[in-house]
Amino acid sequence: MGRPPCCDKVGIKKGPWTPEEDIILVSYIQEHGPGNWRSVPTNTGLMRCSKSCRLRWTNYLRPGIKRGNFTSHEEGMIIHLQALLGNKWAAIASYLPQRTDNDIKNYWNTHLKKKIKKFQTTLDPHMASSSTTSLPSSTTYTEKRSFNDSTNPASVLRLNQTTSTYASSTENISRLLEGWMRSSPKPDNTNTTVGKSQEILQQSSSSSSSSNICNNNNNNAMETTSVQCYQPKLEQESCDLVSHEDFESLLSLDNLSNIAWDKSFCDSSTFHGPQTTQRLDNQPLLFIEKWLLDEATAQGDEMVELSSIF
DNA sequence: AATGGCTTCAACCGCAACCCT
DNA sequence: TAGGGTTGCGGTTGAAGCCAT
Repeated sequence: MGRPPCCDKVGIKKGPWTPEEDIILVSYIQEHGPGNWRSVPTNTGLMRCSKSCRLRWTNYLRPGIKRGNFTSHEEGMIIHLQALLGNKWAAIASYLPQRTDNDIKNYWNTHLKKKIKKFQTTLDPHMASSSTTSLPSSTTYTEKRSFNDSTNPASVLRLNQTTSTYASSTENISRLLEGWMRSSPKPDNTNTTVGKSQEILQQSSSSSSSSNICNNNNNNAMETTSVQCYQPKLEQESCDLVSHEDFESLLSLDNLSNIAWDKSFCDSSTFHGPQTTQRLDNQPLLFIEKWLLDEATAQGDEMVELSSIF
Protein backbone atom coordinates (compact mmCIF):
# COMPACT_ATOMS: atom_id res chain seq x y z
CA MET A 1 0.00 0.00 0.00
CA GLY A 2 1.44 3.29 -1.03
CA ARG A 3 1.89 6.40 1.02
CA PRO A 4 -1.15 8.70 0.90
CA PRO A 5 -0.63 11.98 -0.95
CA CYS A 6 0.36 14.82 1.35
CA CYS A 7 -2.58 16.94 0.23
CA ASP A 8 -5.22 14.36 1.10
CA LYS A 9 -5.13 15.34 4.74
CA VAL A 10 -8.36 16.70 6.13
CA GLY A 11 -8.27 20.42 6.81
CA ILE A 12 -5.63 21.18 4.22
CA LYS A 13 -6.56 24.31 2.34
CA LYS A 14 -6.41 24.37 -1.43
CA GLY A 15 -6.90 27.01 -4.05
CA PRO A 16 -5.56 30.54 -4.41
CA TRP A 17 -3.29 31.92 -1.73
CA THR A 18 -4.35 34.94 0.26
CA PRO A 19 -2.04 37.89 0.95
CA GLU A 20 -2.00 36.89 4.60
CA GLU A 21 -0.76 33.41 3.75
CA ASP A 22 1.87 34.85 1.42
CA ILE A 23 3.16 37.12 4.12
CA ILE A 24 3.36 34.35 6.66
CA LEU A 25 5.23 32.15 4.23
CA VAL A 26 7.65 34.87 3.14
CA SER A 27 8.29 35.78 6.73
CA TYR A 28 9.07 32.21 7.65
CA ILE A 29 11.42 31.72 4.72
CA GLN A 30 13.09 35.02 5.48
CA GLU A 31 13.93 33.64 8.87
CA HIS A 32 14.72 30.03 8.07
CA GLY A 33 15.51 29.99 4.39
CA PRO A 34 13.78 27.82 1.81
CA GLY A 35 13.87 24.07 2.25
CA ASN A 36 12.61 21.63 4.83
CA TRP A 37 9.17 22.25 3.40
CA ARG A 38 7.61 19.55 5.50
CA SER A 39 8.05 21.64 8.59
CA VAL A 40 6.73 24.85 7.02
CA PRO A 41 2.98 24.24 7.55
CA THR A 42 3.58 23.05 11.09
CA ASN A 43 5.82 25.93 12.06
CA THR A 44 3.82 28.66 10.37
CA GLY A 45 0.33 27.44 11.11
CA LEU A 46 -0.51 27.60 7.44
CA MET A 47 -3.27 25.18 6.54
CA ARG A 48 -1.39 24.22 3.40
CA CYS A 49 0.54 21.14 2.50
CA SER A 50 4.30 21.39 2.22
CA LYS A 51 4.15 20.97 -1.51
CA SER A 52 1.78 23.85 -1.91
CA CYS A 53 4.09 26.06 0.18
CA ARG A 54 7.08 25.11 -1.91
CA LEU A 55 5.26 25.81 -5.16
CA ARG A 56 3.94 29.11 -3.93
CA TRP A 57 7.45 30.13 -3.02
CA THR A 58 9.22 28.91 -6.13
CA ASN A 59 6.61 30.07 -8.62
CA TYR A 60 5.47 33.32 -7.11
CA LEU A 61 7.09 34.63 -3.96
CA ARG A 62 10.74 33.88 -4.57
CA PRO A 63 12.80 37.06 -5.04
CA GLY A 64 14.04 37.87 -8.49
CA ILE A 65 11.06 36.54 -10.36
CA LYS A 66 10.14 38.66 -13.30
CA ARG A 67 6.47 38.79 -13.99
CA GLY A 68 4.44 40.27 -16.76
CA ASN A 69 4.86 40.15 -20.50
CA PHE A 70 7.66 38.21 -22.07
CA THR A 71 9.96 40.22 -24.26
CA SER A 72 10.60 39.15 -27.83
CA HIS A 73 14.12 38.33 -26.68
CA GLU A 74 12.76 35.94 -24.11
CA GLU A 75 10.33 34.53 -26.63
CA GLY A 76 13.20 33.83 -28.96
CA MET A 77 15.14 32.10 -26.27
CA ILE A 78 12.20 29.94 -25.28
CA ILE A 79 11.49 28.92 -28.83
CA HIS A 80 15.11 28.18 -29.38
CA LEU A 81 15.55 26.21 -26.19
CA GLN A 82 12.31 24.33 -26.61
CA ALA A 83 13.50 23.23 -30.01
CA LEU A 84 16.76 22.06 -28.50
CA LEU A 85 15.57 20.59 -25.23
CA GLY A 86 11.91 19.77 -25.73
CA ASN A 87 9.47 20.35 -22.91
CA LYS A 88 12.20 20.49 -20.28
CA TRP A 89 10.77 23.56 -18.67
CA ALA A 90 13.06 23.51 -15.68
CA ALA A 91 16.08 23.31 -17.96
CA ILE A 92 14.74 26.12 -20.12
CA ALA A 93 14.02 28.18 -17.02
CA SER A 94 17.64 27.82 -15.97
CA TYR A 95 18.54 29.90 -19.00
CA LEU A 96 16.01 32.53 -18.00
CA PRO A 97 16.72 32.90 -14.31
CA GLN A 98 14.05 35.52 -13.79
CA ARG A 99 11.29 33.29 -15.10
CA THR A 100 9.86 30.22 -13.47
CA ASP A 101 9.42 26.96 -15.28
CA ASN A 102 5.69 27.26 -14.68
CA ASP A 103 5.60 30.67 -16.31
CA ILE A 104 7.57 29.48 -19.28
CA LYS A 105 5.41 26.40 -19.65
CA ASN A 106 2.25 28.50 -19.49
CA TYR A 107 3.61 31.02 -21.95
CA TRP A 108 4.61 28.28 -24.33
CA ASN A 109 1.23 26.59 -24.14
CA THR A 110 -0.83 29.75 -24.40
CA HIS A 111 1.19 31.93 -26.76
CA LEU A 112 4.17 30.43 -28.47
CA LYS A 113 2.64 27.17 -29.63
CA LYS A 114 0.00 29.14 -31.45
CA LYS A 115 2.48 31.56 -32.92
CA ILE A 116 4.67 28.78 -34.20
CA LYS A 117 1.74 26.95 -35.64
CA LYS A 118 0.73 30.12 -37.41
CA PHE A 119 4.27 30.52 -38.60
CA GLN A 120 4.26 27.01 -40.01
CA THR A 121 0.93 27.56 -41.66
CA THR A 122 2.34 30.69 -43.20
CA LEU A 123 5.35 28.79 -44.48
CA ASP A 124 3.41 25.83 -45.75
CA PRO A 125 -0.20 25.02 -44.96
CA HIS A 126 0.58 21.30 -45.16
CA MET A 127 2.99 21.61 -42.26
CA ALA A 128 0.55 22.85 -39.74
CA SER A 129 0.12 19.42 -38.20
CA SER A 130 3.78 18.42 -38.17
CA SER A 131 6.35 18.95 -35.47
CA THR A 132 6.94 22.43 -34.20
CA THR A 133 10.56 22.61 -35.18
CA SER A 134 10.86 21.15 -38.61
CA LEU A 135 11.09 23.16 -41.74
CA PRO A 136 10.40 22.14 -45.30
CA SER A 137 13.36 20.33 -46.75
CA SER A 138 13.81 22.91 -49.44
CA THR A 139 13.89 25.75 -46.99
CA THR A 140 16.90 28.00 -46.94
CA TYR A 141 17.20 31.50 -45.77
CA THR A 142 19.67 34.17 -44.94
CA GLU A 143 19.87 35.59 -41.49
CA LYS A 144 22.55 38.21 -41.74
CA ARG A 145 22.02 39.99 -38.49
CA SER A 146 22.84 38.79 -35.05
CA PHE A 147 21.46 39.40 -31.58
CA ASN A 148 24.22 41.82 -30.80
CA ASP A 149 24.04 43.75 -33.97
CA SER A 150 23.21 47.23 -32.84
CA THR A 151 22.18 48.12 -36.34
CA ASN A 152 19.50 45.49 -36.21
CA PRO A 153 16.28 47.12 -35.10
CA ALA A 154 14.99 43.78 -33.88
CA SER A 155 18.04 43.35 -31.70
CA VAL A 156 17.77 46.85 -30.33
CA LEU A 157 14.12 46.35 -29.61
CA ARG A 158 14.85 43.10 -27.83
CA LEU A 159 17.39 44.70 -25.55
CA ASN A 160 15.23 47.70 -24.85
CA GLN A 161 12.33 45.52 -23.98
CA THR A 162 14.47 43.32 -21.82
CA THR A 163 15.67 46.21 -19.74
CA SER A 164 12.47 48.16 -19.50
CA THR A 165 9.79 46.25 -17.67
CA TYR A 166 10.66 44.58 -14.45
CA ALA A 167 8.82 44.11 -11.22
CA SER A 168 10.42 41.92 -8.63
CA SER A 169 8.30 39.63 -6.59
CA THR A 170 9.29 41.59 -3.54
CA GLU A 171 7.74 44.63 -5.14
CA ASN A 172 4.72 42.58 -6.06
CA ILE A 173 4.31 41.41 -2.52
CA SER A 174 4.83 44.92 -1.26
CA ARG A 175 2.16 46.20 -3.61
CA LEU A 176 -0.11 43.37 -2.69
CA LEU A 177 0.52 44.13 0.91
CA GLU A 178 -0.42 47.77 0.43
CA GLY A 179 -3.74 46.73 -1.02
CA TRP A 180 -4.31 44.29 1.74
CA MET A 181 -3.49 46.85 4.41
CA ARG A 182 -5.90 49.30 2.83
CA SER A 183 -8.69 46.78 2.98
CA SER A 184 -7.88 45.34 6.41
CA PRO A 185 -7.77 46.71 9.89
CA LYS A 186 -4.28 47.87 10.74
CA PRO A 187 -2.49 45.05 12.51
CA ASP A 188 -0.14 45.40 15.40
CA ASN A 189 3.20 45.55 13.69
CA THR A 190 5.27 44.82 16.67
CA ASN A 191 4.33 41.40 17.84
CA THR A 192 2.57 39.38 15.20
CA THR A 193 4.21 37.33 12.55
CA VAL A 194 2.28 39.28 9.99
CA GLY A 195 3.47 42.55 11.40
CA LYS A 196 7.03 41.36 11.29
CA SER A 197 6.56 40.23 7.73
CA GLN A 198 5.29 43.61 6.70
CA GLU A 199 8.30 45.23 8.24
CA ILE A 200 10.56 42.84 6.41
CA LEU A 201 8.81 43.36 3.15
CA GLN A 202 8.80 47.10 3.44
CA GLN A 203 12.48 47.10 4.24
CA SER A 204 13.32 44.84 1.39
CA SER A 205 11.23 46.71 -1.12
CA SER A 206 12.59 50.09 -0.11
CA SER A 207 16.22 49.07 -0.21
CA SER A 208 17.39 49.78 -3.70
CA SER A 209 20.33 47.49 -4.17
CA SER A 210 20.82 44.34 -2.18
CA SER A 211 17.40 43.35 -1.00
CA ASN A 212 17.90 39.64 -0.83
CA ILE A 213 15.00 38.09 0.95
CA CYS A 214 16.54 34.71 0.68
CA ASN A 215 20.07 34.42 1.89
CA ASN A 216 21.04 31.55 -0.34
CA ASN A 217 19.78 33.36 -3.35
CA ASN A 218 21.34 36.25 -5.19
CA ASN A 219 18.48 36.85 -7.47
CA ASN A 220 18.40 40.54 -6.91
CA ALA A 221 21.92 40.71 -8.14
CA MET A 222 20.66 38.79 -11.09
CA GLU A 223 18.03 41.39 -11.69
CA THR A 224 20.65 43.90 -12.57
CA THR A 225 22.97 41.62 -14.42
CA SER A 226 20.85 39.04 -16.12
CA VAL A 227 20.03 41.44 -18.87
CA GLN A 228 23.60 41.00 -19.91
CA CYS A 229 23.53 37.27 -19.41
CA TYR A 230 22.04 36.13 -22.63
CA GLN A 231 24.37 37.99 -24.85
CA PRO A 232 25.67 35.17 -26.97
CA LYS A 233 29.19 35.67 -28.17
CA LEU A 234 28.24 36.53 -31.64
CA GLU A 235 30.51 37.67 -34.31
CA GLN A 236 29.44 40.37 -36.61
CA GLU A 237 30.20 38.53 -39.80
CA SER A 238 27.22 37.65 -41.85
CA CYS A 239 26.28 34.04 -41.82
CA ASP A 240 25.77 31.88 -44.80
CA LEU A 241 22.67 30.31 -46.10
CA VAL A 242 21.40 27.81 -43.58
CA SER A 243 19.97 24.72 -45.10
CA HIS A 244 17.40 22.32 -43.79
CA GLU A 245 20.23 19.89 -43.05
CA ASP A 246 21.93 22.49 -40.89
CA PHE A 247 18.69 23.09 -39.12
CA GLU A 248 18.11 19.45 -38.41
CA SER A 249 21.70 19.11 -37.31
CA LEU A 250 21.24 21.96 -34.90
CA LEU A 251 18.27 20.26 -33.38
CA SER A 252 19.83 16.84 -33.14
CA LEU A 253 20.64 15.45 -29.76
CA ASP A 254 24.32 15.44 -30.59
CA ASN A 255 24.31 19.17 -30.43
CA LEU A 256 23.16 19.13 -26.88
CA SER A 257 26.64 18.01 -26.00
CA ASN A 258 27.86 21.32 -27.31
CA ILE A 259 26.04 23.09 -24.56
CA ALA A 260 28.52 23.94 -21.89
CA TRP A 261 28.52 26.06 -18.82
CA ASP A 262 30.82 28.93 -19.36
CA LYS A 263 31.54 31.38 -16.62
CA SER A 264 32.65 34.01 -19.05
CA PHE A 265 29.26 33.83 -20.66
CA CYS A 266 28.03 36.31 -18.19
CA ASP A 267 29.95 38.96 -16.34
CA SER A 268 28.14 38.29 -13.11
CA SER A 269 29.23 35.51 -10.82
CA THR A 270 25.64 35.09 -9.73
CA PHE A 271 24.56 33.39 -12.87
CA HIS A 272 26.57 31.02 -14.96
CA GLY A 273 24.41 30.48 -17.93
CA PRO A 274 24.80 27.72 -20.37
CA GLN A 275 26.10 28.44 -23.77
CA THR A 276 26.34 26.70 -27.03
CA THR A 277 29.83 26.51 -28.27
CA GLN A 278 28.80 26.75 -31.83
CA ARG A 279 28.25 30.05 -33.47
CA LEU A 280 24.84 31.30 -32.67
CA ASP A 281 24.56 33.52 -35.68
CA ASN A 282 24.21 30.36 -37.69
CA GLN A 283 21.19 29.28 -35.78
CA PRO A 284 18.20 29.18 -38.01
CA LEU A 285 15.68 29.78 -35.30
CA LEU A 286 16.65 33.40 -35.40
CA PHE A 287 14.51 33.46 -38.45
CA ILE A 288 11.52 32.35 -36.46
CA GLU A 289 12.38 34.85 -33.79
CA LYS A 290 12.55 37.56 -36.39
CA TRP A 291 9.26 36.48 -37.78
CA LEU A 292 7.71 36.55 -34.34
CA LEU A 293 9.06 40.01 -33.78
CA ASP A 294 7.81 41.17 -37.12
CA GLU A 295 4.51 39.54 -36.40
CA ALA A 296 4.19 41.53 -33.24
CA THR A 297 5.10 44.84 -34.78
CA ALA A 298 3.73 44.63 -38.27
CA GLN A 299 0.99 42.09 -38.29
CA GLY A 300 -0.15 42.85 -41.74
CA ASP A 301 3.19 42.75 -43.45
CA GLU A 302 4.60 39.36 -42.66
CA MET A 303 3.08 37.61 -45.60
CA VAL A 304 4.82 39.99 -47.93
CA GLU A 305 8.14 39.60 -46.13
CA LEU A 306 7.94 35.84 -46.06
CA SER A 307 7.00 35.55 -49.67
CA SER A 308 9.90 37.79 -50.61
CA ILE A 309 12.29 35.67 -48.58
CA PHE A 310 11.15 32.48 -50.19
C1' DA B 1 -26.76 44.61 -19.49
C1' DA B 2 -26.60 39.63 -19.88
C1' DT B 3 -24.41 35.63 -21.24
C1' DG B 4 -21.73 32.23 -23.27
C1' DG B 5 -17.35 31.03 -25.23
C1' DC B 6 -12.44 31.75 -25.00
C1' DT B 7 -8.00 32.73 -22.82
C1' DT B 8 -4.85 32.97 -19.19
C1' DC B 9 -2.24 31.42 -15.42
C1' DA B 10 -1.93 29.98 -10.50
C1' DA B 11 -2.32 25.87 -8.38
C1' DC B 12 -2.87 20.91 -8.16
C1' DC B 13 -1.69 16.07 -9.16
C1' DG B 14 1.07 12.20 -9.90
C1' DC B 15 5.31 10.39 -10.97
C1' DA B 16 10.36 10.21 -10.89
C1' DA B 17 14.64 11.30 -8.97
C1' DC B 18 17.19 12.17 -5.16
C1' DC B 19 18.48 11.92 -0.26
C1' DC B 20 19.01 9.87 4.12
C1' DT B 21 19.16 6.26 7.44
C1' DT C 1 21.64 -1.83 -0.45
C1' DA C 2 16.80 -1.26 0.45
C1' DG C 3 13.18 1.42 1.72
C1' DG C 4 10.95 5.46 3.28
C1' DG C 5 10.80 10.42 3.02
C1' DT C 6 11.50 14.70 0.42
C1' DT C 7 11.95 17.49 -3.50
C1' DG C 8 11.63 18.52 -8.41
C1' DC C 9 9.31 18.28 -12.64
C1' DG C 10 5.85 18.22 -16.35
C1' DG C 11 1.05 17.73 -17.49
C1' DT C 12 -3.46 19.15 -16.35
C1' DT C 13 -7.22 21.65 -14.24
C1' DG C 14 -10.32 25.20 -13.01
C1' DA C 15 -11.40 29.87 -11.48
C1' DA C 16 -11.24 34.44 -13.01
C1' DG C 17 -11.07 37.77 -16.43
C1' DC C 18 -11.84 39.14 -21.18
C1' DC C 19 -14.42 39.68 -25.29
C1' DA C 20 -17.84 39.16 -28.77
C1' DT C 21 -22.58 38.83 -29.54
